[in-house]
Amino acid sequence: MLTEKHKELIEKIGVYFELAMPPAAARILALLIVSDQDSLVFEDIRSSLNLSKSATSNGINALLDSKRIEYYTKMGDRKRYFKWNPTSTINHFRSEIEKILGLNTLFENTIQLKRDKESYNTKMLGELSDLMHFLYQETSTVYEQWKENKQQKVY
Amino acid sequence: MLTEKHKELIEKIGVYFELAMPPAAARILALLIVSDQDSLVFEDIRSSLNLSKSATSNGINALLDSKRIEYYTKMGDRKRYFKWNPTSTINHFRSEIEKILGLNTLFENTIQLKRDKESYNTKMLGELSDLMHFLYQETSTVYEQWKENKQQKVY
DNA sequence: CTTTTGGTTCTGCAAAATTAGAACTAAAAG
DNA sequence: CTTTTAGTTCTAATTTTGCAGAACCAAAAG
Repeated sequence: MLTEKHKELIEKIGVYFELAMPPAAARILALLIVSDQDSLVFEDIRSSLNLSKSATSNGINALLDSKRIEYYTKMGDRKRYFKWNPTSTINHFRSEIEKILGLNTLFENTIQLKRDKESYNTKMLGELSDLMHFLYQETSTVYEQWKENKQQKVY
Repeated sequence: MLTEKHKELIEKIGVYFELAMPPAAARILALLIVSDQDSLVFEDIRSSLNLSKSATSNGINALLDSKRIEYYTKMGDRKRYFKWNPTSTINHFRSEIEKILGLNTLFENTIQLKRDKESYNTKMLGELSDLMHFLYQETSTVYEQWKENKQQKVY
């Protein structure tokens, strides 16, 4: 059962996730993060969020595909127990940054195509591309740095 | 006039921008980035992209509002000369990272609400929140670091 | 072999987003 | 003062999304 506070948080977190996925999937993910139970089955999710079976099924499968949730099973029980995959959220940040590199390639192609290599726009494209590479370098090691940092604090 | 290569790049870059804005606006921004002319007027944009006047007007104004493009004028000429604002793209990255902080606040609220503070999910939420703060710290200075780095290279 | 459980898949609909087209407007030109 | 230019705004059509409901299916239970 969800308290009002839980529901409120699910909606607010859901709104964030809606930037990258449909509303129903966003709510499902938020529910699995906020819930006090460590895992929920199909029907728990459906009834908690008042969704149809199809919306629940499609939402769950999209989240499974993108690895943002996972499930385990119990012997002699056909149900799947869904849970949030916190590691995927970390990886998600990384893949967001990888997207930047894709755009960067297109920017570099654009520079190639520019007639006037000395124009303000062309130069700025070059600088941006440079900055984006720098950002990528810096952030690609953030996770490792953070893990080290943490170890130092603990021990 | 746009060559086939230009058109291809506009479409590809447009697809990236479509993640965050409507198709017409995305194409307009891509056009202003790719174009060999340093600025374009309303009618240039409209005809290059085969857009209606309303789509052109709405797209341009949305981009102006979000500061992703700007315009200048010429004396005795009522037309506006639109150009890409490269700095806004840099700021855009920064505001993306700021969004993370908003989500983080909600994650911290979630931890408060958790019945079992020692559960895997609760602990992972704490770690994620910690990591996101760390990421924010690191990236908030990336631009300054990069500028310094660049200066060292040049002089 | 019939029923129940735990889903998936297939329409179809409703809402939201996006665009085109036409009417409109304000400033400048003729 | 009529026309042209450089757009804006309104309305309506079109497309895209997302969801519900119902039909469907396979495995297990009765």
